[in-house]
Amino acid sequence: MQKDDNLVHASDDDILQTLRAEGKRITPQRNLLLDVIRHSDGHLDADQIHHLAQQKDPRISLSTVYRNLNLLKEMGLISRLHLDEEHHHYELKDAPEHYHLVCSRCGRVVEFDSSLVERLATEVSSEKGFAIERVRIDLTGLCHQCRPRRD
Amino acid sequence: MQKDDNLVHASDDDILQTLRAEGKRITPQRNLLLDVIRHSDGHLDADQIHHLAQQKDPRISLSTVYRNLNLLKEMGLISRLHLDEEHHHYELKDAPEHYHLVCSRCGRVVEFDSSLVERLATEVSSEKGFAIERVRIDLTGLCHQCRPRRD
DNA sequence: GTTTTTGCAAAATGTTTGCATAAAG
DNA sequence: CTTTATGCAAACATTTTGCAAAAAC
Repeated sequence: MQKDDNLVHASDDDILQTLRAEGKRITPQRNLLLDVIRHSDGHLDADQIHHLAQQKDPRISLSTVYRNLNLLKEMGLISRLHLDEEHHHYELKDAPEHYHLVCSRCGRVVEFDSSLVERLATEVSSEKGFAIERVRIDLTGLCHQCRPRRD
Repeated sequence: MQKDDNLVHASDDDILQTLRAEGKRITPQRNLLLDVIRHSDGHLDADQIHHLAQQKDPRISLSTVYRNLNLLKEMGLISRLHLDEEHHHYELKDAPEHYHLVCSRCGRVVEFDSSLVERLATEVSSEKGFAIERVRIDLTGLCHQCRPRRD
């Protein structure tokens, strides 16, 4: 029910605009990487992105992947996540506000949101005197299919 | 108002018990590391722990630090955190339920809790069919002192 | 043409491991 | 004595960087 097209991500065009505005160049590699990130289910790590990109351009290097992931992150267009593994995962930003629910058995990642989050941020903000900029919530548990069922 | 002694951490003795129970040995290095972790304000990374430990035992090695941090983590006595930096931070587990508020300017880490968290977990759990095991919440923002003040 | 970006190889981090020696039980 | 733990150095995994060549503008 929620297809890529419904998401409020910056469109590739928006992103290209932003790149241009900052004096950055539009290279085939950048286009390709944007394409890969956009058409993934999100939460890819650098190596996966590299592999997927290589299917279209076998010559693209891992450094180019990293450099561009960092660039996009600096520009605020993607975010870098730590989901309790050794490496990072990346996803397009400006997706609908959401947080992560990770299955500790199969690794499946589900996104969620709730109005309680905003209330929490407000509460903590006033209680601790912080001006909150970002909220990260990762819940870990067993998903429906991995839950032990008692027969 | 909240001193170390109030925290409901497993005591060092408890931990030593647990070690023994698993056939692990009580070495001076382990005692020292527990001491360092206990008397820190939490959230130390492996390198900081190593440095602090070296003040008492200059010969302790970084591998020993890592090996024991992993051991304590396996035994469920400490937890390993990613606070959006390249390395990990460690803290004693079974501390009062809490989450992290990190200042994006000075790096200060403040802990908080709120009843809203439990409500959130319950809500998401029933909505997505997950049996939630762990909740991680990291809020980032500007702390009181780093907030820009308009004069 | 000028400046940015790429690919490659090398370096830098953070963490883990093999092995001989030392220490715990 | 037997087994586990340590220190050291080497290996690993992930990410970053220097540099010359290639591509974007």
